Amino acid sequence: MTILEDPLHITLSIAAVERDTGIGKDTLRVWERRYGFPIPGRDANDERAYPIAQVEQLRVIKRLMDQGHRPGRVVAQPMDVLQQLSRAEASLQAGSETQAKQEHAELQAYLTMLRSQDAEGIRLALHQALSTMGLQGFITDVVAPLTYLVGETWAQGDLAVHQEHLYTECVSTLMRQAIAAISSGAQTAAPKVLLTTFPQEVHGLGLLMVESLLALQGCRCVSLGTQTPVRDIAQAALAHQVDVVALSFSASMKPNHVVEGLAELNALLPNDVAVWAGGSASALRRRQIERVLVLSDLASISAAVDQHRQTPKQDANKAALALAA
Amino acid sequence: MTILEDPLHITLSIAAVERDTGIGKDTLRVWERRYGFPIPGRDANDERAYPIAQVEQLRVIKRLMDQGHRPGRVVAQPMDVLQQLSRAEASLQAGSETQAKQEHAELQAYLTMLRSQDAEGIRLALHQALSTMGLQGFITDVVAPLTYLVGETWAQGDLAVHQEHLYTECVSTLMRQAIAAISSGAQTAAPKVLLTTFPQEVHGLGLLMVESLLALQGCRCVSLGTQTPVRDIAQAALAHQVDVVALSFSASMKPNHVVEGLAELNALLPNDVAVWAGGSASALRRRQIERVLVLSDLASISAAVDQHRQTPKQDANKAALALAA
DNA sequence: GCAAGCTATTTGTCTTGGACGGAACCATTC
DNA sequence: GAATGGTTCCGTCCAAGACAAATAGCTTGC
Repeated sequence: MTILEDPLHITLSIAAVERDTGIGKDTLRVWERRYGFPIPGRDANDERAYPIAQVEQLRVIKRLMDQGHRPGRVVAQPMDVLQQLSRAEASLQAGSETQAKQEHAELQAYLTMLRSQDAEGIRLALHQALSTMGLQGFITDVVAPLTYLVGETWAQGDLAVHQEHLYTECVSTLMRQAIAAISSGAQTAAPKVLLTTFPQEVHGLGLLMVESLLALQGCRCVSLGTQTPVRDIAQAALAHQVDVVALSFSASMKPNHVVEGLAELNALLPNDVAVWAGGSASALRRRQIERVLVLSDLASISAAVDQHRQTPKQDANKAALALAA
Repeated sequence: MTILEDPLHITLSIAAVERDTGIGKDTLRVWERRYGFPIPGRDANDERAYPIAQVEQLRVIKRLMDQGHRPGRVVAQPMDVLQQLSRAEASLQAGSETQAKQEHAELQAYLTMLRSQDAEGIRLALHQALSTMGLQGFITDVVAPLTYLVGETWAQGDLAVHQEHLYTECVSTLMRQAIAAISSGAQTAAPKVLLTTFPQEVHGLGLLMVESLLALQGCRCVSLGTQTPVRDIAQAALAHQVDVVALSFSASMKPNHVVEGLAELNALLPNDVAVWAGGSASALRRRQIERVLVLSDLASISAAVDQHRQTPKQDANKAALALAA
């Protein structure tokens, strides 16, 4: 419906597929060898030429893997099985939320506007929601679940990439304005926090949500935006003399990158700087990482701030362990 | 000075070097084979382990290549020669600007604040400049030259990555606020413009500058943020029924990607949608690309809008050719 | 002197096939 | 149910070669 009908003969090079799916060239070749999918055609130079359909399927596979499925179980599956799995995953998620029904209607209104490219309508509706609920409620009850829903809908092919980008842009703008409006209320007792993401992480909405909530708590926030090299995060933490480094990880982050990066950060930071990590990346929920305090949801941010307010300069690792319990 | 003293024994894997320098794994291996640099050590698994010093040197090399130097001439050069080339390039650029001296003092003040992590100072100074000069002058006389200067300074190692990120964040926030403040003054005669960048382009400041100036001209702007796949740019242009697609390209874009992407866009867009491309990417200055109007500087934006205002719906390619002359 | 065309070189990216470390899974035992 | 150990799985790295596209440099013609 919203997706343009591409001529079927259009194909993508292996580099283009890596760019569009996030699956590395090496991995694509080894999947072909091991699982028999994808099997691209060859162009005049005998180089792999992936049909659009296979790329779409790879997107679905990537999404399922981000949700925890293993390659051997999904890569070789035909499209209909994948869609079935995808739907099962979605309903599982929706069912676990108690007030799903009520949220559903409200959030679907935004989705409808997104589908009809009604940028002004979205901005207006979001602005009204922000004014009515206040920033805190707006973040936890609208932005967070809506962002999840948008991602889910996109993954099922019911939302185009450009519609998702439009959503991101609108919400970002709104949150930035809200943050700017409250930045003056910093309290000296609250920790000074450095916010950023790892280089592989492109999604910035999570970071803005965290920054909003921290600013509301009276924290002094310094945001470096997304994609800061780990060594520079450590450097910045020292230069700005922050108490906390807060990092955001989306589900698309490879567990490998998360763990390695946090370990490197741990080695570079002095002991009295805390590290807070949040987001839907699966790696965060595996096992405790040294010194890192995992914020499992947005609500736990205020708890972390309170804890830090009471015992400001204690050993970061002990604090993380204490709060994790 | 600002750069931490890393222990010399720390090394990076080939994947880490690709992430930090933007140079592909294949390219790194082939440079080693052809030019004898970099020559990493090997770890316990006989895999390449790059010392920090070589990675720094690769950063300098990358920057020189973005400025037009060829690999064969710079990759094998020792560090001092590279620095000499880098300085030559910088002075050449500064010398070509007539009012360099005067700007220099003003802009250096910002750099000084950046170097001392004075985020509040930067925000305040930028805000004052914006209030004093108005948005138009602020963009053309402060943001644009300062962004260039920051990039240049970073390339010479006199500014850390995190300081550059901080600059980007501050300026972005300010420009977004300014844009939000004027977004209501849209005129129906002015074109509706879709703004975004190609997937390989991560720098968003240029896009915000263009959006600011277009909004000032009364254009209705729809921004998708950075990194939109080409197919989705075309889809969005149709869905939003825009008159113009405006794209921003930084110097780090590979000419290859620019030309191929624009060609694909040309094939997907109907004839009455114009494409405007701006930024410091070298590919834009090579030769005329079909249908694409190259905006060589920020000043030419108003000319393009005026021209479009007068003859709204003519064939985009003819318009581009007419204005290029 | 300058433009245009041609050849030679340069350079990034793709190819194949193999190897291996570490993570995840599964079955067994306590 | 929790801890242990073995086995499978899977992403990434390696080597060396090939080639097309882009660029440089030379030659020719005006």
